[in-house]
Amino acid sequence: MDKQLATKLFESLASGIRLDIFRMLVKHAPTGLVAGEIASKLDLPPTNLSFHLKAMTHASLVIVAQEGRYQRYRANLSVMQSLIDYLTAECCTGNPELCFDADKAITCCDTN
Amino acid sequence: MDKQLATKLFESLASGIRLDIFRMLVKHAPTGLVAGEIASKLDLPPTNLSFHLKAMTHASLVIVAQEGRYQRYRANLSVMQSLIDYLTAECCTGNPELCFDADKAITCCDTN
DNA sequence: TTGACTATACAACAATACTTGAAATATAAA
DNA sequence: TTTATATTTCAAGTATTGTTGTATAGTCAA
Repeated sequence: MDKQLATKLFESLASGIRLDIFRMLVKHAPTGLVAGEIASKLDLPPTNLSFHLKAMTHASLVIVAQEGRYQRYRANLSVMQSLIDYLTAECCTGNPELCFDADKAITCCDTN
Repeated sequence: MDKQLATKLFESLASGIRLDIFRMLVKHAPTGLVAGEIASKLDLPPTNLSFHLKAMTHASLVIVAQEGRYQRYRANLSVMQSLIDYLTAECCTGNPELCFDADKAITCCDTN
């Protein structure tokens, strides 16, 4: 997880709509949902949904697969896990006692 | 941690500059840094830094305290911990097997 | 092949965020 | 009290992001 990817992921999560989309996809993991299902559940115009899904896909926050004429979207849980790890590492730098388990090995880099 | 706060925090982290500021403050926890130190370390015009610090403060990502004519900024590690918990809970919904292993080693960041 | 359906691409516009210099505020030092 | 320092506020402009309707490209079903 480098800074550039982290920034892109935070951008992806920094919108109420996109956060709703992601949470809905997590809730429906590992099946995912097709675009139309998301649009109707969130009551969004399809072009607007498509705009947000494109951004999320480009950030690798979600994964898309074609199914006939449908596009099925799934939450990318592993990249989310990496983001949590990144955030934990950042949060813990120099302050391990404030973070998760004290016995967890944390060896962080210098952040420049 | 409600959705609104989470969104605000993600917004705060969704900029290279603000992420740099936050990581620098984490690195200097619990002492923190005064605004001028941050500005010179990141080579930012003071007005621009002030803009970002204000946003981060408003999102409760950082905490500010006056010290004479200086403003000392500190990372709000507890809200960051709450955000990590929120993200973990969201990520894990229905998929606990994909999330934290108790004995997982944390692999740390690349610079940038 | 035709017609219906799903979703995206494009274009125009609206809204929001970012950057900067000048001015203001507040504290400290001389 | 006067001057210097630290930081923020304000105003203006630039840049980016978000929203919407229309048009387009695929896919399916008859």
